[in-house]
Amino acid sequence: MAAFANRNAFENGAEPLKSDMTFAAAGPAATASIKRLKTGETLYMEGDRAPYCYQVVEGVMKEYNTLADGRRHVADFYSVGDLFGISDGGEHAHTAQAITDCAVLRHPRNAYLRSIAASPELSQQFLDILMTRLHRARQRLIMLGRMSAAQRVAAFLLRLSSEQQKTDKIQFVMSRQDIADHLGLTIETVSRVLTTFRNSRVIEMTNSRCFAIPDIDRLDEAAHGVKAIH
Amino acid sequence: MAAFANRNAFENGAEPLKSDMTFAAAGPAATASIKRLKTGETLYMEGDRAPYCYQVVEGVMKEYNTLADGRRHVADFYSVGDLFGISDGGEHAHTAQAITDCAVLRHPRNAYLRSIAASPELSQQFLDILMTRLHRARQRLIMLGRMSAAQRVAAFLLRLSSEQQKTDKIQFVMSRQDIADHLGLTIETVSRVLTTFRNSRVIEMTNSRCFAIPDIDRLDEAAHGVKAIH
DNA sequence: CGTGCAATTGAAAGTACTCAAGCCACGTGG
DNA sequence: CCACGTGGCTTGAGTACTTTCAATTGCACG
Repeated sequence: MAAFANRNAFENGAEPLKSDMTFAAAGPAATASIKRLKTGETLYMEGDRAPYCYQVVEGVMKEYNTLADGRRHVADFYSVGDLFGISDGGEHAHTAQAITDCAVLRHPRNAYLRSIAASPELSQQFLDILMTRLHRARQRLIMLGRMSAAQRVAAFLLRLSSEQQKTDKIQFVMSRQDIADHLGLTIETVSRVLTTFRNSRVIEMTNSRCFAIPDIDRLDEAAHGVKAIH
Repeated sequence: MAAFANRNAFENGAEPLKSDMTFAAAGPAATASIKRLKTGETLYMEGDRAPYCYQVVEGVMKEYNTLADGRRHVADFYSVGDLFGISDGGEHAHTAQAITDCAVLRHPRNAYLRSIAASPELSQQFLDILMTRLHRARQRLIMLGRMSAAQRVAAFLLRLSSEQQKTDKIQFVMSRQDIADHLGLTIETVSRVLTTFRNSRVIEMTNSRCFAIPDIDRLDEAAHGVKAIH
């Protein structure tokens, strides 16, 4: 989540996220172990007992839910430094899967939380992370509840852009299906919006997994709904 | 939030919420003061400095955002025992308004958070509250991203039912506009769905602010998308 | 140079929205 | 006591946007 924080696509858009990385350094790493995952590999499933929580060291992870009718909802993407699996109580609320080859730090859950609670400073940092994440979830509620397909995709492109801290040669690390499931859309709609953006030169695409933003302000406007793109 | 917790409209639906009330008793109440609000009165506005955080003692509050185009998004409703305004950093992320006549406990923010951080036990409880709230926000993301209008309204009715812990004579404390803005719909759509439910006897309505659930399982099915209501 | 998966495109259908009118309860004032 | 106005809710008709279903294209890999 850290890397997605620099630019915010909402007018309510708030402070830049503090990278969870900071927390990593301060956190109790002694009891943690490294686990490596291949692309597509599942770390845990929704409903699994949750003895550990995790932190991305390398690669990109996603957390998702599978609905009764088989559709999926991608709760979030996590890149280097981000904590995940923390807000789950006794069992995991999502399924976690590697989008790329990954390495994750595995913290024994109870010991980890206890050691955080024991230190006022760590507690404060951890609270900040949770509050920020709650804030971000609520931003996303506005997005899913009120924004058009074009606005959602535009906001997502901006997030990717800030994640990779550039406006050219930005990679889609995740599939169209992942994007659609994250934005509450279908792959077809995502594809059509991207085509529209491409035709109106709001973005340039070298291939289906790589794009550039020639004029970030126009994309910003598209995300904010200031001006629709045709 | 406490009172909404008994029944969960999602299959991912997780554990019942612990009432924030528990926390109230344990919390540092010495420095807190009571503030009373009339129906419709605003406690604070989005962007205001946030020197306090609050807890509902009486009545129902709502928090909402106003979007650039004037539409609103109701982040959540809070009833007796619920904490709110906590996840905001230096300034409030939402506007808080009284839906009914209210009384709220006002905690000086920094002192409050410090005293929480100082006690491992309080820290743990506070973390639980935040995690639960994050979890709920993510449930709502699924709702807004993937559920139909009928499913959203059904889930909301179930929430009201569990809040008031009964299936007959349940009150809508909030307006249709508030409901619509909470569910990412329009008042017309909310109204139409209620009419459909009424016609198919999934609910009974004595007047526009009062309803009953004769068969809660049918409403459950409607919320889960097992069977559509016509 | 096929094979297979991912992404794109097209056409048709459906759902929720917009705009507009009507209804109803309630409070005010003649 | 009743006419009137107001605000909240409901209903209707038409529209716009997204989805669904069905091909088709593009690209990586054997």
